[in-house]
Amino acid sequence: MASITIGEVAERTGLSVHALRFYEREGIMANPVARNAGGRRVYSEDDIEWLIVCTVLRASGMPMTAIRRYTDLVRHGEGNEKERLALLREHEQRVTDQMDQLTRCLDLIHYKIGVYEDVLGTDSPINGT
Amino acid sequence: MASITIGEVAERTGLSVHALRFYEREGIMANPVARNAGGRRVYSEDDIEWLIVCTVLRASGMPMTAIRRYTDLVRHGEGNEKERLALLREHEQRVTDQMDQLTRCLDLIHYKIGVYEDVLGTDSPINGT
DNA sequence: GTACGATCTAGAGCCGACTCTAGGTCAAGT
DNA sequence: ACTTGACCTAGAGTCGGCTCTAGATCGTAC
Repeated sequence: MASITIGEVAERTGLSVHALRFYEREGIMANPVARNAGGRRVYSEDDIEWLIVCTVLRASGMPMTAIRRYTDLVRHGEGNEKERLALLREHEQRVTDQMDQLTRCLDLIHYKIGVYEDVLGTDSPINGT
Repeated sequence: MASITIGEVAERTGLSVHALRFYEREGIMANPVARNAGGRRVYSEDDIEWLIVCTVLRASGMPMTAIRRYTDLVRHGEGNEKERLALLREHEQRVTDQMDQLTRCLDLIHYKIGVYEDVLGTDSPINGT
């Protein structure tokens, strides 16, 4: 199990080196990142897995503050499963709300695409919007 | 057709009065907003419809710059349908990409919710993450 | 005619989430 | 020994998208 550097983690997670240091400062690592003798970060596979979870949550619009609260709960250990569940359900709601909005937007786009395709196809422009 | 004030538009679109003035400054009104004798904005029903389209696009993550480009095309009149179509297709891609990510996130959330429900249901905590 | 709330403009401020800089230290190759 | 590049910390800067402020004007109700 070779020591994993921050650069490798950046490659594997798609996060920038800067973002990784930022995330650590912000307290969203479930376990403190180890250091080698020279003071450099040494990541574990678990750290990477956690970071991947975080990237999925972030990409779905979970705010840093919520991720930090969740991280705090995980770091604090067993016994707070109810709170974790509540945070997850809260985000589930955010995600489904977003999906609804995206669906509404896709409907609009498809409608408008249809209009423009007709216009272009028939060479008879009708509608200005 | 009573003159519609900015406050009424705010109520009807869900945008703030500040945001409405900001949008206008940023050039994302398809038609210039009219003014009354005292210099106050007078919106039309068309303006409101356009703003509603904009809110749908914004809510689905279309950047202001893209909305502005689209607005410019619409304002410029017929003959640029191909470009409008291209912008819409570009955003369609953004939207479907987002949906994929949201779906991935929902899978993760549902998995984790399942884990925590089991933990809480059986009173036998197993997994710390 | 006066009070008061809605509106006006121009411009500053804010927030989230990074991103970058400065000024160093560490480690691997030659 | 020296070069080079990845890494370190602390803190400043950036960007998008609003949001708020100041100071003035408008317009309706009394």
